[in-house]
Amino acid sequence: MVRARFAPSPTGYLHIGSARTFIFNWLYVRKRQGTMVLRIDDTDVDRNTEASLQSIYDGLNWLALKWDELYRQSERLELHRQLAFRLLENGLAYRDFTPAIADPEEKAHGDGPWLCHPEMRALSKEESDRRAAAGEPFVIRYRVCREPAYEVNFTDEVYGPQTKLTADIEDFALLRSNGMPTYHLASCADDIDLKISHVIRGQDHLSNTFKHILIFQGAQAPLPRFAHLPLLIAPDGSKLSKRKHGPVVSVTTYRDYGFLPIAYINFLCLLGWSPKDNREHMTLYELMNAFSLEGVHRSNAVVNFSETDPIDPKALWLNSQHLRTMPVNALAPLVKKTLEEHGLAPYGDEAFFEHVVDTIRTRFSTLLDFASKGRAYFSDDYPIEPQALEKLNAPGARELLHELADRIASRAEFTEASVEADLRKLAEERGVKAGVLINASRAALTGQPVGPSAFAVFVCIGRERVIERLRKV
RNA sequence: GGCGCUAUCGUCUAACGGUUAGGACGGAGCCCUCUCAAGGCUCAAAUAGGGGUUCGAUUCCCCUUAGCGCUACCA
Repeated sequence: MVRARFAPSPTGYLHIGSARTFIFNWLYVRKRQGTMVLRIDDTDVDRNTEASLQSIYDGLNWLALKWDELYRQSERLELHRQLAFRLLENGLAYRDFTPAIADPEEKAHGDGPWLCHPEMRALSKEESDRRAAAGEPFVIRYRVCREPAYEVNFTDEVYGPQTKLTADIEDFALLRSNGMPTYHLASCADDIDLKISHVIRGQDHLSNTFKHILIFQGAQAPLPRFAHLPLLIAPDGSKLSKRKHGPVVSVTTYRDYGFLPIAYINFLCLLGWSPKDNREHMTLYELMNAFSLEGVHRSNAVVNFSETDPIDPKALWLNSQHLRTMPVNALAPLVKKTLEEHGLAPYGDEAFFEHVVDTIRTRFSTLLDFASKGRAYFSDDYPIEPQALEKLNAPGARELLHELADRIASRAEFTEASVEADLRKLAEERGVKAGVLINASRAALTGQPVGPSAFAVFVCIGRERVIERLRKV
């Protein structure tokens, strides 16, 4: 039974790299009919916020990929502490009474690797118990094996065989002096308790995995399979950060930009993974069937945004592909919602709305386009663009449009064919090129110089409004 | 500094020792056409550098370089 988890910490918005990790976990699990666990890793009480948690839910809900079980680490602290003290009892961990170093830089850039405080490691059980009983604050550290050539091994599903000497692993903290578990402890304790079978996460945890294996071993728990994912990075090669790169790192940005969830999922999947058969535009079902850890890359992938454009052009392209190929009845509700957010509403019934959406979607690339470029299809209040005005100002154009309105009004039939017949006949009678009248019609009906075939536009605008708009110019 | 990971067109990627190094986005051009898209076709564009191994290296090994990650009582 496959059980995978996505474990975000609520210290910010939902990062696009995190979203991709969630998606990969989800695809992996769903293909195998396994269980998707969402675990909120909120053991850092100082940095967690409810707003952040909410934005993570917002992002995940937008993607519309469901999880099966939900946990919050803050509700499972007893479990984490139990493991820490069990390791302490077993002698696999020890109390360290050394005060915390305030400045992390100091330790990181100190000379030589920091491994442990030998005095603390050597403290007798009695002495350790006595000082703890006396109320002296301590942190519990893992007692990493100091045998000369002892190594930890595992095979990563993506990166292959991994080895590290314990001599290069420091005595990392398990339990903080405030009684809260560290990430390593809480994560492993929960992975064990929740019977996680596959740990699929960012490559930034690849080297942490050695520590995690030590914890699993200390707890005498079976190891899950590990798979690490290459990171998503900025065009300059640096890691994506809110501070440096702004909104491009948050999934809600893409939602607000008018992306379809499936298109964005598709885009994210193509960063660091490939189906290896040249397919790019894929449905969720196709992604699910095609996804495998073997297809995951080992090198980081650049999200190709720029100062002037926050959107990767490929993401936009994929969105336009999905926009024009997905079933109209699946797209229509999303368009309707977008219209409502802009104070617009469809004319006519559902079938008519779907016809309009189907007609105009081929030249749109985001949902927002329906409310902007497509405004005239959903409102009588639309701007006339300068280039459209030029078409209307063509000699005799207005008079012809008025006359066309009369002819359309005088006959009951209103189809692309009937309108085309009326228009071409009128053009011929007046000795003007049909194209002039066609372009003027589009300009009058939509306020735009560009758009779908003009005759299709007539039908999409609707008979009454067509007559009204043609007479108004 | 220590340890680890990575390296194919601008970007995402394919090629599990033998290909004119393929596809996609983006760019340029052509076709189609009532406009604009879409679509079709064409072009430009890459194996980081140096050593090996091999009849033959994008592919395997080593070194260099570069980037990234970990090195916190953050996750």
